[in-house]
Amino acid sequence: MRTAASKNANHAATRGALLHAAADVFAEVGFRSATVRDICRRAGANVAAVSYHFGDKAGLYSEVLAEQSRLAQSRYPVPTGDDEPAVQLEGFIRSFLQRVLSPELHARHGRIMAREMVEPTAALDRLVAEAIRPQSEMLRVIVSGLLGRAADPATVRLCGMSVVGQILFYCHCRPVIDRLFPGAELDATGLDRLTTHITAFSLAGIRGFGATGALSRPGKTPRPASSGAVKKSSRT
Amino acid sequence: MRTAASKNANHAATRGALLHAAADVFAEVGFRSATVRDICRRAGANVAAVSYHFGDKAGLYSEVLAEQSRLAQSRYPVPTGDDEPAVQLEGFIRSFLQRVLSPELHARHGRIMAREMVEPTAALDRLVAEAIRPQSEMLRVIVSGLLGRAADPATVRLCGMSVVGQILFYCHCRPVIDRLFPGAELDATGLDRLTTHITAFSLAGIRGFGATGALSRPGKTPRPASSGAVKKSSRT
DNA sequence: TGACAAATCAAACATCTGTTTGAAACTCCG
DNA sequence: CGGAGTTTCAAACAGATGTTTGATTTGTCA
Repeated sequence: MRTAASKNANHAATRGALLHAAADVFAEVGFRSATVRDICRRAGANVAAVSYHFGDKAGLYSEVLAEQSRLAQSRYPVPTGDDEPAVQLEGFIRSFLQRVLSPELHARHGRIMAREMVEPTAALDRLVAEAIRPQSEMLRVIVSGLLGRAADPATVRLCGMSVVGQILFYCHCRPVIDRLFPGAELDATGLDRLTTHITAFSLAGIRGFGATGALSRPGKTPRPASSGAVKKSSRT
Repeated sequence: MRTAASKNANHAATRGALLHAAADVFAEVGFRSATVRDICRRAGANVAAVSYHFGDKAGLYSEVLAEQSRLAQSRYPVPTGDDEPAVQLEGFIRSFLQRVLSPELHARHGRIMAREMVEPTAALDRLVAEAIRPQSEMLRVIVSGLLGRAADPATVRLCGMSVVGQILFYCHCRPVIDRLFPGAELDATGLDRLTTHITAFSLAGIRGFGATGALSRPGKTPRPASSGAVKKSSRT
């Protein structure tokens, strides 16, 4: 058991190669259609390597999911700060878009997440607990700041979903979008344009809910000053 | 070929049973994971029935996709009329939500479509041409009416995607939503609440773009305030 | 070096999959 | 009735897939 020092070099090497290859394959064809033979061939490893290192195919997938989530989170973290809610919202939207659509990550992280949401595996619970719920809470705080402290929690939740829905649409429906509007690439400037649009659309949409009683001009300061702006909205 | 009268009775019976069972199975586990044995067992047919009636598994899937699309379209058609754009938008959103989320259709139509978008098969091209593109065009006209004739086509497209993204989010990310906010059912009243929210959010979002440069003053666009679709005081 | 455990490997295993086949069953009409 | 055409069926086929196995290699340390 003295392997911690040097033996692990080889161990970690093929283990890493498997994780790397598996991320590609899972992203390309999904968990069910992916074959351990394909993964091992790409990793330059033997077919039995998956069983040896991860127990079984599901164990490998679970590790890939967790690693991709951490990787995306560290690559494009949500900026934190004391900015006004509108700026925070733009930061949230930008980092989210980059995580699921930036060319370097969309091939893996974005696709894998989209598949996992549509066709959940046993690994989804862990993903929600470790990655998705914290994000959801961040967004809740931001939207809450935009709507005012007294905002109805149900309205806050609905507005948050409206924001996330706009973002994920470009990730989940990419094949359809490409067919409907061919030629609309999503490179860096495309992502920037998307960020600008979704932010503006969402700010106007959210402020529309706060503007019932007291009106709020789509100007600069989204201060929750008129906190009494929310009233008889829907109860959940 | 005298079979048109009576022989087709049996023919159509098992063919229909296969389509019915296949829709369930494809919706539950997806095209790849679905097995013709499972489908045939549920349909009370022999394993060879799929090959005989549809050529192969892919042919059956293609038929299911087309039939579900027609069925959903006829069950919840987009209301047409000369209403003002805001009312048209609400009608579009309501029928769309019902098509993909209403309990009777979500188990089949909604799930199947979500899978097809994330993991396209050869049948997607036909689906886009026959069902999705017409919808996209309808939405384009509506959004165009809200933004004004002189609106930038790119802006119209982005706003349309923002609307559709909000809708499809509840269909594509259902497993995640159920885990994040358990207990939020999507029955008839839930769908109504969703329609109200997404309509209000989108109207505010779209109109925010009209106010950016020159005021949006299209000749035919009625006054926003008079739109009955915008009331957020609607009963929940 | 030489034993010892970790890691890799080729081969096999057991199961499941879509599809085919050739015969049997059924329906109809002359 | 009887035969022709259609539909169903049990069985088999061919290939792929996840996993296991038992031997073999590799790297380390006493």
